[in-house]
This record gives sequence, structure tokens and C-alpha cells, in this order.
Amino acid sequence: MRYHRIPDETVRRLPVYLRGALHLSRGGVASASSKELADLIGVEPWQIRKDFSYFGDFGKPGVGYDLRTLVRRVSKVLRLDTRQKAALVGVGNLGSALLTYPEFRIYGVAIVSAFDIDPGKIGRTKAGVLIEDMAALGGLNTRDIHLGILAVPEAASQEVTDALVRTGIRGILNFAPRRIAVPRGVKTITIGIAMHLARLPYYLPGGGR
Amino acid sequence: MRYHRIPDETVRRLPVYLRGALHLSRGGVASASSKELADLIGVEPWQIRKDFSYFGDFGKPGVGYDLRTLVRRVSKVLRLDTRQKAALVGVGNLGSALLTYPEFRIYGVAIVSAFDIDPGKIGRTKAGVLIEDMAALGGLNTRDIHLGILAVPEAASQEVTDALVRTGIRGILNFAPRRIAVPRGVKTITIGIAMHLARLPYYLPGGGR
DNA sequence: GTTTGTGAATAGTTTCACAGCA
DNA sequence: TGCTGTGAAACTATTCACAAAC
Repeated sequence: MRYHRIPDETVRRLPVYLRGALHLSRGGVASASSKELADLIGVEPWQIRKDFSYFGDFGKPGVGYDLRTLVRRVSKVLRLDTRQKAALVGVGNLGSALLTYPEFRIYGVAIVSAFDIDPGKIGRTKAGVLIEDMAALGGLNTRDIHLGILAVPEAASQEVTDALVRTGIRGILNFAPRRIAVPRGVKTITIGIAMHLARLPYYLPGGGR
Repeated sequence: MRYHRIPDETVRRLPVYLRGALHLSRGGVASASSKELADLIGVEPWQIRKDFSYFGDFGKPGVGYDLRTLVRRVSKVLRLDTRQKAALVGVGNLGSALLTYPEFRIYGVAIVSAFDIDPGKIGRTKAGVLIEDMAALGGLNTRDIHLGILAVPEAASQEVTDALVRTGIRGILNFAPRRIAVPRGVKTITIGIAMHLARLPYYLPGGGR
């Protein structure tokens, strides 16, 4: 195995592989070949082998991958081997849905803190998480929380981002429909839900493009 | 201008440009250069010019792009020049949030139909949309609905997808955390919310990768 | 002078095909 | 024999730099 930088596209696929491996593993399967894994999750086997080769060398020729090892190695690369905590900002419709979203558990990421600006929500508890006043956003640095989930209206997104960065957040999952500015060393991933829906019609058949 | 196939990555960025252009246009601005647009939305100017060059030729050297023209051309390419209708399946927490999601309006896409399996929800109205019985999913082909939004649990996703395809849906925005199988001619875009969050820790600083 | 549109150069990603290990 | 790991080839996308248009 050679020490390559791991391509971003590979990093993007790792959670997919991890989910598939966990699924098989929990079903009692001990090992799987790249082909079996690929068929399960809908990619090509060589893609999986190539991706694994960047941090590599835990497959056995003639056999496949030991799933426990696979899960451990991929988790470690993604830093999901230690439990990650996230703070949610914006407990509106989307934020509320995220608070109860079951999928985060699989990856060992938990929303442990929530903030909103609405006095009607502040002080209440949702999905076991106390909703705090956004004006008092802070102290996350001392609580080992380094991930933020941004589910506020566009107009507030940059301001809230700045507050998150000040209190030590180093990774932000952003649902506001625009790029947010962050200093070097802070990573943002923007999910533009409406933008994804908006490009779907392009691919509709007929109409002669 | 030459007739290139438009790269997928360009198609992905078009809704971003469209949103920026609409924003400026509504603020009373008549035209903008690639640099102005780029600064607004956080990309590089040459990227915008290159992207536009694929379906091209509506900028004026020395001046920039007329925003009305830009909006019209990009909308046409994305097929957002005619109002698009979407059906939502799964009115849980996430589905409910999507029903009230204001961003879809900007692109002229509307959720006009919703389905669920829960008898407690069927027959009720949410955000002005009647929730119908998922068992009766059909007839969308006669209602000019060709987009589907899938917000059901993973276990139901393939089955529901098949039903959607049978009733004429040709584009699916999938929130279930796995690839869904569709026949040729049907496009799916999967948004794996948890998977995006799961790759965020990889980019956290420190830890010596 | 300013800004577009685009070939050419560079960078990044996917796919192939096969040597080598179990 | 079956499957991994990986160079090399093919493909796709980004970035540059500049001639032409206004």
C-alpha cells in the first residue's frame, strides 16, 4: 500500500461503504468480496478496490474483506471511531426533522445541542435535546462539540456561521441555500435541497436536447 | 458558440447561478459581469464563463450578462421555464419539512401531491396539500406530474420507487440512504443527509492525517 | 479599458487489465 | 482458481491566458 492523499470523491463514498459493511456485518456475515459489496450498494467492484487502496491493504486475495476490519479501518479514516457530537442551529421544520433523524446514529454522530431564536421554542426539549437561546450560542469548545448543523434561514446563515466558528466548530453541514464564508481550517458541506430538485427536470426525457 | 454536451458538473451549478441572477435581478440590477456574479455566489469568474459557454453566447464583452436573458436561458436549459410539479411520498418529519420548504418556489417547482401509509395522516391537509393513501399511488401520469420526492424509510424505498415509475414519474429526488434501482430513462438524485454529516469529521484539523 | 468566449494546459477521477498472493 | 491491489489508459473537469467584441 502506498500513501496517497485520499481523493475527495473517495471520501464521499466511504460512508456508503461503511453503511453497507455494517449492514452485512449485523446480518452475521464475516467477510465480503469487492463484488459482493459492490452489488449490495450499487457501484462497481474496481471502484471499491481502488478507493480502499488509498489507505489500503486489508483485503485477502481469493477471499475478500473481513468486515470487522473494514468497518474499523474506514471508521478510523473518517474519524468516526470516536463518537462525534454535533450542535444544531435552527429548530424549524427542517431542523426538527434532523433532530429525530435516525440515520445519524449509524455513523455514531449525535446531535447533543440545539439552538433557536424563537422564545416559544427556547427552554423546551425535542428528541431529548434542550433548545437553547441562539443569542447564548457558545461554550461548545468546552463541550467537545466540533460539528455544526446549520438549518436557519439564508439571511441568518453567515452570522450564525461566524458565531459557530468563534465557539470552536470546525465542520459545518449547511442547509442554507448558499455558500457560507469560513476561515481556513473550517470545512463546510452545503446541501442545497432545492438546487438538487431544480436540476432534476434537466434529465427528463423528451424535448429534444 | 459550439454545441457541446453540457457537463454534469455544470448542470449542478446552474441552479446556483440561477438563484444568484434572480437575486440581483429582483434587487433592480439589470446586468452583471462574471466577476460580480462570481463574487456574489462564491465561485471563480472563469468557471461561470466556461459553464455558460456550453449553451452560450449571451454575454456582452466589456459589459457582462443581461440578467433577464441569463435567467431565461438558464431556466430553459434546466427546463424550469415551464412550471414543474412534484409528488411527495412519505409525510414524516422530513417529508413534512419538505412540504413547507420555501426554496422550491424560487425555481418554480411545487409539491402538488403527497402520499403516506399512516391512516392518521391520510385525508388530512398539510401546507395546502391533501395527503393521500400510498396504496392508491397512481394517476400521476394524467396529472402532468413527472417528479417524485422520496422521503420514506429505507425499507420501503425500492417498492415506492417502482410504484412511482409505473405511474409516470421520470425524475426522483431520493432521501433514503441508498441507491435505488430504476429503469433507463428515469433519473434519480440521492441526497444522503447522514452520509454528508459522516464525512465531515474527516476534514477536522489535528490528528495527523 | 473592460469583459466575454474558448482553445490549450493542467488536474482529478474512473475504468481497465493483469501480476501476484491466498 | 478467485480475488486483491495498482500501474496505465481513458475520460472528465478545472484553470489559464488571450484574441476578439463592445
